[in-house]
Amino acid sequence: MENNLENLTIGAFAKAAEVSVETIRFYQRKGLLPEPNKPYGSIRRYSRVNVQRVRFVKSAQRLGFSLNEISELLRLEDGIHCNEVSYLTEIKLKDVRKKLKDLTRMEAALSALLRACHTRKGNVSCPIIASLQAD
Amino acid sequence: MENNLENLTIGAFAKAAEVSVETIRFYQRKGLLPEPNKPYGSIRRYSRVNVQRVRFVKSAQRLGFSLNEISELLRLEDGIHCNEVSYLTEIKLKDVRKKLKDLTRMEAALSALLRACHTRKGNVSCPIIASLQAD
DNA sequence: CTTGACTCCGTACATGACTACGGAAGTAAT
DNA sequence: ATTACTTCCGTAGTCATGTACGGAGTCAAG
Repeated sequence: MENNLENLTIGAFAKAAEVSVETIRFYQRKGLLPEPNKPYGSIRRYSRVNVQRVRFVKSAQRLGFSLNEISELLRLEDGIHCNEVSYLTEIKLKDVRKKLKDLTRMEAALSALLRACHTRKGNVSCPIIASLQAD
Repeated sequence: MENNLENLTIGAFAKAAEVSVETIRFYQRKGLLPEPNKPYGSIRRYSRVNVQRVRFVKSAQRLGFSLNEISELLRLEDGIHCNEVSYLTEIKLKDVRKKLKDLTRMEAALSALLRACHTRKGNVSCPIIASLQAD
């Protein structure tokens, strides 16, 4: 067990996380990723465990979270005291549930459209705007 | 039935859609919104029906869609021929279903965190990164 | 028919999230 | 040791998505 956790160069790490080296460095500046110590006169080494952290960031972005919101979510992962956690979690949970509701409706609208498209051949349109209406 | 559909000034329209006038004009330039004709020597009037269109854009953005993707979704609403619709719809549907899956897992992680927080008082952390892993 | 608010339009500025660049220093294969 | 990649780090540029500004034209209340 000599070097098994902090063994990746930034290039290998970035490749494993499927982002560019520049993105890694950008996330470090933003505080989304820890920056490993630099051994004097050498280069930094990165731990595989943070690969998932980067992938999480990208996934959460696709769900409409900004980098600032994502860093709040990561604070939950990183574990802070319960009192702090509780309020933030409830906020995030509300947000997530609203997104879920909207997406569910969008899913229904799209699959209805697809069904319509398969049965009656011809012109169809999709009440997709309506799918996201009302609360 | 004199003026009941095309009766809003851009200011009133923007207010009804809860965005700024500039945003309306920006969306017109992007082709997300039609620009009503301008009566010679007068000002444009906007139809209430497009208020929902703007709200849809804002909702879809919160779900992680870019304006380009949203304009594709709006093409579905606007009704194009079935052959065109079908392929795009399947792509969007896949995308939406992936988002749904991820959000559902995030919801589970967050609500587990909240439960942990309420029962054991103390330090807790949340495997929220893990919630979005694997396909 | 003036006054204050609003519209029009073009252009410039701002913010978030990267992406590219360049020169010095580190590393790995031959 | 030389050569060819990488890393490091700071700074600058890019793209998407708005926001702000300014001057001329339009509207509507008094």
